[in-house]
Amino acid sequence: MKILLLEDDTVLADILVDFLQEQNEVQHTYSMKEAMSLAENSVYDLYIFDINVPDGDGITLLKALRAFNDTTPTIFITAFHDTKHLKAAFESGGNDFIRKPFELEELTQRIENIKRHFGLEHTITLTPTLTFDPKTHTLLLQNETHTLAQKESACLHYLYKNRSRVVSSDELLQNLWAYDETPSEDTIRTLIKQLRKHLGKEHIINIRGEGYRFE
Amino acid sequence: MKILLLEDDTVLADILVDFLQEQNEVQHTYSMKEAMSLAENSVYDLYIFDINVPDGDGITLLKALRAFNDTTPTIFITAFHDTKHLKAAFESGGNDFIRKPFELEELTQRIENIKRHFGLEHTITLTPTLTFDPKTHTLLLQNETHTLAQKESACLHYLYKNRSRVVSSDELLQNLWAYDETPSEDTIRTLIKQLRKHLGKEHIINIRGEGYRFE
DNA sequence: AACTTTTCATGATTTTTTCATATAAAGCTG
DNA sequence: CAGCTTTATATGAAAAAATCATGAAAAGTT
Repeated sequence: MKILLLEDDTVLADILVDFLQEQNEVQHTYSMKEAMSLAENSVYDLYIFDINVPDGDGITLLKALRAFNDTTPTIFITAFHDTKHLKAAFESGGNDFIRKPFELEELTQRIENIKRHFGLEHTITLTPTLTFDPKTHTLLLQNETHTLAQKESACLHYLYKNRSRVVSSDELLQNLWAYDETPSEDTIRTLIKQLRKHLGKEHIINIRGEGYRFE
Repeated sequence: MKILLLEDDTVLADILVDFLQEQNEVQHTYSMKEAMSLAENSVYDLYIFDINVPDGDGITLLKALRAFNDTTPTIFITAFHDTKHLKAAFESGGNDFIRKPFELEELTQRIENIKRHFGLEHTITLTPTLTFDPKTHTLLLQNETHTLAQKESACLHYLYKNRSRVVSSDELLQNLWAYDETPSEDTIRTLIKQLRKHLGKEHIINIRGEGYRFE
């Protein structure tokens, strides 16, 4: 995972970088402005923002990024113990909130939780008996293994990541294909059909006139 | 929102029930076994489980529920301050974790966060036993779910948003259809008929000569 | 050649609309 | 106020339209 860390406390920052680097690629900065330009010029899997930094605060930063449709999952860490900052942090688009001091294990668990939620794991547990590896396009169902085609895998992954809502055929076309390569809606139907053949019908439900939802 | 609360500390339980009841329908129990049967016999939007209760623990409970493909979002609250329980809670399928003592505002914010993540922010509580999700066209009535057609859903949503007044058939035609696509008033009558079939007759009342009102 | 992706034709299903008829409410009249 | 008329609403059935599922075949890739 590629992580952008904004933290001005040098002691904590060193600890966090060391710790996170074991499993991830970490980019660290002390300044909000630099964090902004880093986020604009590169894609990250996770942001970890301190709220209070010398040249601004993580909340303002995230608001700006979210305004540009950046949906990267974000964890705030802060020394503030009031609920005002908690509220502001969530309302700016934050996905979790940790107060200092915290144990590294707590950060680990909350990162894992975010990964599960945003479909960033190596092997995604779709149901207790069904796992999916988006890297290798592999579905593990009981003891049988299905290898999905590229589009099938991409579609399943997209539906899973957006499982909290209904995804329209148009949205799938826009996100799974390049600009001028988008095929007709018929393709989506066959894609869904193929996926259901692998997964079982019950997992991809259609909301007539709206689209599909993973469940 | 329909919430199932498992909490054996009577003082805290009373506070939580009072607080949550302002905005939600809350079912409260002291025992894991009862929570299990409640969860099996009814559909909830959110679980709030204490980890340590007399006849078991919330983590075991959630594991059991998740094994049955119950994906209801879950917040754990606990007096334990170690990370072992934190880890176990997330790994059992929990979605957030709050340590006691906590401010009610923190719970509120974390519930709101969960609602955003699970696409529950727009679910409407029509009556204590009736919730409606306009995004998925879903009606949750006790433990049965009805999926509404597009027009049915749009009509119910419009009537609900204007529940303080009477809405005429003309107004519905103007607002639920495009310019040149407006059908006859007969359509409104059948639409209302279908809706009442889902909701029960008592919720959409007719004021002769004026129109319809949701209540 | 094998597999994946896309299109197309067809059939099934659901939704939307119309229509005929039944029921109910309000007004009118003697 | 009983009986009649008028008008609005409710209901069931059926036609029309829209949407989706599916199998097969064509086109494209590796």
